[in-house]
Amino acid sequence: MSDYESFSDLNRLIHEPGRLAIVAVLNAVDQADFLFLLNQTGLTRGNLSSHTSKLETAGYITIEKAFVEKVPRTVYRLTAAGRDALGRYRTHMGRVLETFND
Amino acid sequence: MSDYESFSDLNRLIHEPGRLAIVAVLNAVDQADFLFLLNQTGLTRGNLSSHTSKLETAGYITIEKAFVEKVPRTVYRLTAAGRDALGRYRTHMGRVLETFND
DNA sequence: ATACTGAGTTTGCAATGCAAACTAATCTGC
DNA sequence: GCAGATTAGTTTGCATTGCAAACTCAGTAT
Repeated sequence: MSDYESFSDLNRLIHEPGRLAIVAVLNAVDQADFLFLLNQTGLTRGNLSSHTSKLETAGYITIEKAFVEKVPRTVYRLTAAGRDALGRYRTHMGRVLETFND
Repeated sequence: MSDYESFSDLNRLIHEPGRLAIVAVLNAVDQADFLFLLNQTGLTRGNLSSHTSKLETAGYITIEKAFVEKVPRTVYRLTAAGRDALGRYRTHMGRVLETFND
């Protein structure tokens, strides 16, 4: 017997597919610029921008704006809190999926 | 290398935690009434009602209103399409989680 | 000067989830 | 028989969200 009530406790900030893709990429590479995230996630620029700023507000990623040779280059990185939240989400969602195994 | 773009194709109708809980319960018991779903999912009556009607519109569940001894009893059941969609969601989400494995 | 591109951000809108208010039918005490 | 409570859901109102299109601003090319 599974605890279906716990489904509602899934971290919605991470649960959203667009943001899940972002943190997944950052989890894999540990650092990425805007264009790279754009290509990997397939999001539009607008959505990528608003999702990343939401993740930053939550403290899950850092957004570092730097100018390299006068060309702006923004670097995104997963924070410890973000990696942690992703880990918890993963185990939580893993348990959810297991309830379908029989 | 994972295909992060596919994250966005997750079936949002099922992805929503409240509805995921509903279809998970129905997948397990194959038939349930309103009160049972209410207890299992921990949703409020209002949310349960609107989520189930959204799932019905999508053809994922059937809602059968019957009166048993003059007491209304609504029976919810997963359709073949619903079971199918849940299966696909499960493998899709399973692949997503696997991308975090390294 | 003007146009163009690149890198993001802001805005406007439509859809969504949530909870509170509402409805309709039955049951209970008086 | 009817006033109030209970059960079983539905509808409504609102605040949030995700999305795409429009905008901004700096640098480059013509």
